[in-house]
Amino acid sequence: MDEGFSGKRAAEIVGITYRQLDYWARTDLIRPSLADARGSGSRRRYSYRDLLELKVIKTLLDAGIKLESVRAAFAYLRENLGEDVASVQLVISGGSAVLVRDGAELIDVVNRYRGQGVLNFLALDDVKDQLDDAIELHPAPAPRRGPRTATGS
Amino acid sequence: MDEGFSGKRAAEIVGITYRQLDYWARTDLIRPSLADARGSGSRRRYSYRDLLELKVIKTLLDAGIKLESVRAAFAYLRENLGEDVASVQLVISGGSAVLVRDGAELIDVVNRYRGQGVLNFLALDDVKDQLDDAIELHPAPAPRRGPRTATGS
DNA sequence: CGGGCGGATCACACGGTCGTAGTTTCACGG
DNA sequence: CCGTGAAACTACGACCGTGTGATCCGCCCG
Repeated sequence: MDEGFSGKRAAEIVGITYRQLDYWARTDLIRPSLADARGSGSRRRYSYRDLLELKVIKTLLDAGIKLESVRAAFAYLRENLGEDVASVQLVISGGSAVLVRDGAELIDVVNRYRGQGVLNFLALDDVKDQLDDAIELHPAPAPRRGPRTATGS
Repeated sequence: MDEGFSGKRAAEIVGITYRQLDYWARTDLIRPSLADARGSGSRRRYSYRDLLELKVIKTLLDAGIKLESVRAAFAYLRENLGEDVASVQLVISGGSAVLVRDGAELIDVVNRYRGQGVLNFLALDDVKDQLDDAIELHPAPAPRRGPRTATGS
């Protein structure tokens, strides 16, 4: 069953610590959608989509956004984000979020939000690209048997 | 000497707690430029410009940006920010920051930063306006004079 | 010169992160 | 079908940053 990604691998791919992944799962920020933990020894299974969200979260965190804020944005986002993700830009303002498609729309949003405080801007398709690269880079665990899985380097 | 603003008043005007202001001063995020504390009993004196920075910080905080990040951005900004402030947008990316003047420039920045992560936008002139309003709203302490403080109840 | 404003200090809370040791389960080989 | 070992989830404690409240203390101003 190598559907999806193990917790460990997920963490490696998106570049966070395992403890972080664990904490986020426990505190309900994001839990593995293929298989959640049900006690010690069980295995979490993250979907590709999960990884994408994880990577977005990590990116927001790296940008200095508080986890608390990320939670709020995602709560909102989960209801409004379709499958598109590509060529879309995420704009977060405080606890809410919007998706924007092109520059004109961006300017529009910026102007509409005048005086509302800070806008956070993130290009989701870039995140996707980076995630794909990272997946490539982190080999699936070799089946514990085969003499030479012959992945030819 | 009612040059500038006392710590208490500064806090009230920008809408933070006095303890926060104190904490920020002691941890070197921002200290009063007119008169710093030099031991118990002394008085801090904040300039208008200080208030502006305080307000920007508060706005960033409200937007869910980590104080740590704010520290980094300000360290950078202090060297690069002239007196302008009006009709300028502050753009923060991770630890560094840029100032942008119009929509076209904004789009430019957005494109240049593709793949660099998250951008945070803040319209500084709005902050200034809000600060000015707030100052208006918070009267200078009445010279403690007349027998009738008589502000009724 | 005396009272009060406000800075100093200390203890504590809370969220997020991390390390380590413990425990459970899964998958494989026999 | 069972034993076994590694994978990986869990528990627990520690630490750091960011405050907060209480209380002490000293300077300044009227």
